[in-house]
Amino acid sequence: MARLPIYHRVLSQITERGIVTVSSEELAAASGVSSAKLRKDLSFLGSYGTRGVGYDAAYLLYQIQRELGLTQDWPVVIVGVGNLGHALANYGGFANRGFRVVGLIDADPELVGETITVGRDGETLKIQSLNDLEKIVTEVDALIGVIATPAAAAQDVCDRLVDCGVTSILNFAPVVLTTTVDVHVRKVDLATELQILAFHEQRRGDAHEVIV
Amino acid sequence: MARLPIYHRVLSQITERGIVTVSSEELAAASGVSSAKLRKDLSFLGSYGTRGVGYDAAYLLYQIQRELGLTQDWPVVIVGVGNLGHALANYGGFANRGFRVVGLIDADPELVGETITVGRDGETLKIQSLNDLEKIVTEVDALIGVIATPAAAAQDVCDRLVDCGVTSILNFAPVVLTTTVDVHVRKVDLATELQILAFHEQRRGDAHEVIV
DNA sequence: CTCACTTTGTGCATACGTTCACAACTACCT
DNA sequence: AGGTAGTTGTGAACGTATGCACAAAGTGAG
Repeated sequence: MARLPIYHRVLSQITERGIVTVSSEELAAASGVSSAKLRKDLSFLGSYGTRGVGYDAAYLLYQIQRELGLTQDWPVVIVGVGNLGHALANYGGFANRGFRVVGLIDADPELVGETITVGRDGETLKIQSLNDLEKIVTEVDALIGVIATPAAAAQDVCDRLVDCGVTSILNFAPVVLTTTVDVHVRKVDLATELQILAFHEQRRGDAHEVIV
Repeated sequence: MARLPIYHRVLSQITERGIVTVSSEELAAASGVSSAKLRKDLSFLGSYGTRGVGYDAAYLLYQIQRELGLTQDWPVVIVGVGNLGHALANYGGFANRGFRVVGLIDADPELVGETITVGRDGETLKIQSLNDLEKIVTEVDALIGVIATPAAAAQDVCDRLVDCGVTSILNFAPVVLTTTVDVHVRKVDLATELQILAFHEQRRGDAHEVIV
């Protein structure tokens, strides 16, 4: 389920606050879902709650971590270190969730060689050339690739990543990538998200006009 | 429907290439959906196709634009001009889809006053202080707000935006925002997206182990 | 005009996700 | 022990989205 990561984050915050037991009602409220939905989601993992009491927060958190594969480390390669790639590399939320940025790749010779601090604890990484993509990916044995390039370059980068054994791709470029079915592609399009908001905003406006 | 923006982008590219008629099969392939799904989606807007021929690309594009509210200009305010906010402000995909970034707000006094180029055609905008949020938002009459602040500040910013009349919010901070029901909140969590990929990646690994 | 071919629009069946409601179980008080 | 309050896990009902298959409608050739 796509909601597990949300529960995971909420549970992390809860356990940090020292809370040991949590009910489905509380967890659901903090996650922005209904309690029935949450219970059904969790029952999918197994019966980790106690009736009449609730869930042991720490135990549940561990189970979700295990299910999400957060108990292991996922090396991630980011291709395209423009504004967005920069933001991703610098994003602190990755490290404590099992992701490690191990490669920054860009086509611009001006950028190659530049040192970027990745994560929050001052680790650094040098931007490497697009020409060496194959060498880098196979070397660090990355299975997950992030594409933050311009639209025109995305498909080519995708193909090359897949050739090197990458099986999961997070795509920020505004194109539909085509790959073999066994590669998992997830797309995040910032303009699309805004358009969906504008869509609802407009319908809201229409409704008002009808009333007036 | 949440797929309309995808069709919109694909159609834009198609019309730019000078193609005048397009079949549901072709459009569906380029959008990454099945043709039946696409036809059902489009029939929701009305009957804009011709049987035996296909769809008039330009006309269909216009209809989708109208439905999405892209025929008008949406002023957008971005709060939090860190790495991500920077990337968003600089993102070229907004302007030609009806969005105009009209306000950049940050709490850091070091950043306030800095000039940022927003969009691709060299337009610039000065970062303004978080203290003036209310003044800025009401002045530009923004209905859409983007939150790219640290998690701790997000809820406060959200409340203040809503107080100023913002009714749609795109949230990049890793928190579940609580607002009144009439405010439309959309969340994009970069780490969540990666976790979903890792989840599938892990299940893939499990399956292999079972086979082996 | 007729026939063969193409492509949309849609009724129907199916699958999926969500919500409801309640039995099963625990804890605690008397 | 017995009763009451609280909470999970889940079967059943519901609504929505998806996929299938075909009638309806257009095109063009002979």
